[in-house]
Amino acid sequence: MSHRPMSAHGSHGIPEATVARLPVYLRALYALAENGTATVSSEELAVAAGVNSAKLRKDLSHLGSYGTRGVGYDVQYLVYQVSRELGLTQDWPVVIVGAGNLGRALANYGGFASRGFRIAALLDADAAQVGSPVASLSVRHSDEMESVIKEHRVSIGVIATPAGSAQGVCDRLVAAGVTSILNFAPCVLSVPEHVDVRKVDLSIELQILAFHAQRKAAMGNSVADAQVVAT
Amino acid sequence: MSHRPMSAHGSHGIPEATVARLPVYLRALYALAENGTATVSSEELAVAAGVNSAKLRKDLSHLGSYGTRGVGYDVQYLVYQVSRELGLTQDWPVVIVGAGNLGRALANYGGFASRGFRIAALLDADAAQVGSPVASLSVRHSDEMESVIKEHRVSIGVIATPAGSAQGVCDRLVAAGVTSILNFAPCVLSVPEHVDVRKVDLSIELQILAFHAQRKAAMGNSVADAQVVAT
DNA sequence: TCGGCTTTGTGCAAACATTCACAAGGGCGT
DNA sequence: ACGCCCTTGTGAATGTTTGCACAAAGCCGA
Repeated sequence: MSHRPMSAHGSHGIPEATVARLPVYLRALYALAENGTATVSSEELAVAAGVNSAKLRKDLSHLGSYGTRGVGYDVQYLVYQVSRELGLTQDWPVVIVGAGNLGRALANYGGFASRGFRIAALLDADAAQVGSPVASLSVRHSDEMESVIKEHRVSIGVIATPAGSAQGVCDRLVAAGVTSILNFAPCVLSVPEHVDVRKVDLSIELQILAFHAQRKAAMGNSVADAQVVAT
Repeated sequence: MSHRPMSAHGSHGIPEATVARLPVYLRALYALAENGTATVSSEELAVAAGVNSAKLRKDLSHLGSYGTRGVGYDVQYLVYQVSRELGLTQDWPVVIVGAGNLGRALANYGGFASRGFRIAALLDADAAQVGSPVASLSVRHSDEMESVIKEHRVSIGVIATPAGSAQGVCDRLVAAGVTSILNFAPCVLSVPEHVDVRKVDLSIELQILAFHAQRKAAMGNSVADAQVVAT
């Protein structure tokens, strides 16, 4: 979301669009691996990941030449290569700020801890929430943010607070050393140059769907004029 | 996510990238309106929305010429125009399937109902969940999916189930007439041509952040070798 | 009424992304 | 050892998105 200059200079420099798809491939690969599949072609993997096979091959080619012509890709090996590229071979401690419905849902989300991410703490500013158990941890007070971040060397923060508190929380996270932020609060965060922010916004997704739904409805009406408007 | 041919054919056909930003502009506009601001320049609005001002102007120009040169945009008027374009002047009933942590968090999310979206029902396959109160409604059994969708003319469905059940739920939603789906389950859904799917995936977002975090860490080490590693 | 100030709307070029189509290359059966 | 078949990796063509830079246009004060 916040862009470093990037450019495709020789060795490194994987396109952003590719990076965004690697986790999808990784998930499909895990499913294949559990399935016992040893080898997969770009076509099969592409179908599993819901993309075009040429795109998949080009994406993977950015990581190196890990396929075998006439055969396909070794599932295990590719899992390792993609994981490594994404930085998932190391452990990433994460703090979640905000223990409301969303924060709790996130803490309980299994796929979270499963691959490289570990919740260092679930924080909330509300003293009434502090101590209440969520998943295998208990909510701690926001005052401990700085010490938790320092102690666990946390570099990723998740903001699940109301929009009003988000910028304040963000500033404290950044000041304490966090350089990557996942923001669930419905607002724009302003951060220094070196900090990455990604935003997840339910309401925006719904509005995009509404746009397309409206267009579909409009087409239906002008062509057939029925159903949607009818009583 | 699932693409209709699109293309920029004359009259209609707003670029997908633009559609994805309109909700962001809309939010910024609401904030300005509550603030009492009557008029806003592209530069100010761009800052509030976190984008480049030329991009914002081009985006808005797709809706029509609603600005006044030398002055800017009338906030109220622009709110209306953007809302209309997004289809938010009408009411969109939504069903949420899955009353786990995430489904409940979604049902409780205020910004949900606030702008045009209304939760027609919160469904769960687990009989033990049925009847438990969430927000201002109570959980109903998945068996009622078809009847709820028909009765309320629901065209948008939200899937907040485990990955294993998602495709099945999706198929039932589509069969019952839903044509837009927001999928929180970590899996790829396959749907007929005419159905739109958008995916929100926490784990993928974290993995993308990890990729950038790793790159930053690698650069820091090779250039200055300090701080991040230091005690 | 006129000229200057400000801000929109947009032509254009560069950057980025997707897709096609095929040559290069590896395995396998004979 | 050879040749066939299959699939990768990638050049080139196409489509989309971004951002600059500026002409067109409305407002205001003199």
